[in-house]
This record gives sequence, structure tokens and C-alpha cells, in this order.
Amino acid sequence: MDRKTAKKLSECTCFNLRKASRAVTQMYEAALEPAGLRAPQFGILAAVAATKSVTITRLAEILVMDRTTLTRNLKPLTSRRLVKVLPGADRRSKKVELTKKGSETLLRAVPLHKGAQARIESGLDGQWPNMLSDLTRLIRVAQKS
Amino acid sequence: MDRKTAKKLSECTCFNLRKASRAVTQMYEAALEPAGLRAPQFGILAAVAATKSVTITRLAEILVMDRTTLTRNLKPLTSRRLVKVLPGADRRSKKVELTKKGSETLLRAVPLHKGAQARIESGLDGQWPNMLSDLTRLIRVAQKS
DNA sequence: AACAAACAGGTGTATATTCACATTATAACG
DNA sequence: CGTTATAATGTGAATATACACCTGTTTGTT
Repeated sequence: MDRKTAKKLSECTCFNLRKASRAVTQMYEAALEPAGLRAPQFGILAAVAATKSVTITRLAEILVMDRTTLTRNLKPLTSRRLVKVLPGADRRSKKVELTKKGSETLLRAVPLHKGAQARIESGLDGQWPNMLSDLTRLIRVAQKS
Repeated sequence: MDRKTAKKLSECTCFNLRKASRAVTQMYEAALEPAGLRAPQFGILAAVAATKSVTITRLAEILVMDRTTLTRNLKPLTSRRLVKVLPGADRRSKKVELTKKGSETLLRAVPLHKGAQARIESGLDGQWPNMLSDLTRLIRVAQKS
């Protein structure tokens, strides 16, 4: 259990994806810092903005995120009054919407995000679209297994 | 801020990497479950096994993981007596080693991990080596930005 | 020897992630 | 109509992640 193990680890899909995820997240969060948003928070705000109003379960589907993860992730956003959670159509469901402050924050974050994305894409010399389709396929494979 | 926002999000490197990371992690953790290991735990055990004995800082470098993250991640492993943390060369440093139980656990986990990796690679029709080099490049780009 | 710089490590705080389980509300059905 | 299944959400517990900051140790310089 020596060099061989180390080599296997360095080729492990999970290990490498998590590593890349950490590195890229840190880079995006540094970029988004002036807007005071973490990476998942930006995603949530953007998704809510795109729908105007969604239930929690539907939003989790859109974000491909565990529903209970989303529930927790909404907490710091509601505390900071960036989103509001209102009673939904049912007495079961709720709907999530942006507040004015949330819209403003998102508006401030979008150029920062765009800048980070542009830096990544330029660093990859146009390979990102390819990588994206590969990643999409990888997700499909992982979810089927 | 409508369809356009949603589209941007669906092309965001960070968002997609995190999504893929979640999906693949779940798949690997389901595979490793009989050994009672989470994905990062497997990585730590494998890295420790490959070195016999390492300091915490060095191990964090190997894993490309924040040092303080590693410190926390070692906790459940030491609690379960899979690794032991001993005084190092200095009075500053410590060394991390596998216990007997840790070796046994890793030995049980390796075939499970290999199976998961094989399923992923077969699902990707040999594209994984390409994707790996792309991911490596992506990490380099993110860390330079 | 005295002091500053660099090194190894830990803690506080906050967010993110997920599973198992619990709760309440609606829908379906016999 | 009452019972059962399904849907929407929340909570407890555990791990993961990382930044800012703190402590003690060694090294290097004068």
C-alpha cells in the first residue's frame, strides 16, 4: 500500500472533483466577496431571481441540491433579508422570493461573477464548453450508478 | 434577470463543479458505506498509508486541502482509532499514522473504491483521462486567479 | 544572549452537506 | 366518509470547509 495507493488516489474521480471544487469555489468566493456572497448563496439568489417565486422543493430541483441542504442554506439568506419565505399555495408549501435588498445584492454580484467566469474561461482557452458537457455526462453517470 | 440569469448559472464553472462534486461524492460514499468511510476520509487514510508517517501540514499539502480543514477531518478518524496523531520531530510538529484498525479498514475499502472508480470510468467510455487533465488544468487556473 | 521572523499547529465562528426521522397537509380510494 | 398513501417541509446529528486569529517553537540575525 505505497506508491500504488498514492497513484490511485491521484486518479480518483471523486478526489479530483472535490479538489477542483474547493479550488474553484475559493476563487469565486474571493471574487464575490465585495458583494458579501458565498458561492452557493449566489447560485440560490440567481435561481430565485430567474423564477420570481418558487417552492423550496422546486428550487432544490433546479439547483440539483438536496432539499434539506437548501433549507439550511436559506437560513443565512433570510437572516440577512436577501430572500423572504412566504406561505405558498398549500398550507404545506412555501414560496421563496427575493427581497429588494436581495435583488440589489445580486445586481452587485453579477458583474463580479461574470468577471470570475471570464477569467476561468480565458484560462482554459475555450475548452470550458467541452468540459461542461463532460461534467454533465459525469453527473449522469454518477447518479445512475 | 430572467432566462438569461438562469442560463448563465447553468454554465457557471463553480456551480457545475460543485454539483458534480456532490453527485460523485454521493455515489462514492454509497460504495464505501460498507467500510464505514466518507469520501474525504478514504482520501486521508489512503494518503497516510502511502506515506507511512506525515506531519499535518505536509498531509494537507498532499491532499491539497486547507490545513485547518484537515485538522478537523482528522478528528472523527482519531475518535474511531483509524489514525493516531503522535508527537513529531519538533515540539511543534506532530506525525499522523494509520493504526492497525485503520489499515484494516482501508484494506476493506480499497476494493469498494476500485469498483466505484471502475463504474465511473466505464460510464465515461475512456474519457476520464482526458477529463482528469482538464480538471488539473482548471485547478491551476483557479489557483492562479 | 536578545529579539524578530518563520514555522507547526489549534480554535472560534460561520457556512455547506446529507441522512434518517418527524410533522403536517393534501390527495386517492374503497 | 374514513383510511391510507403521497407531498412539502423541518430537525437532529454528523461531517466538511475555510478564514481570521491565537499559541508555542525553532531559527536566524545582530
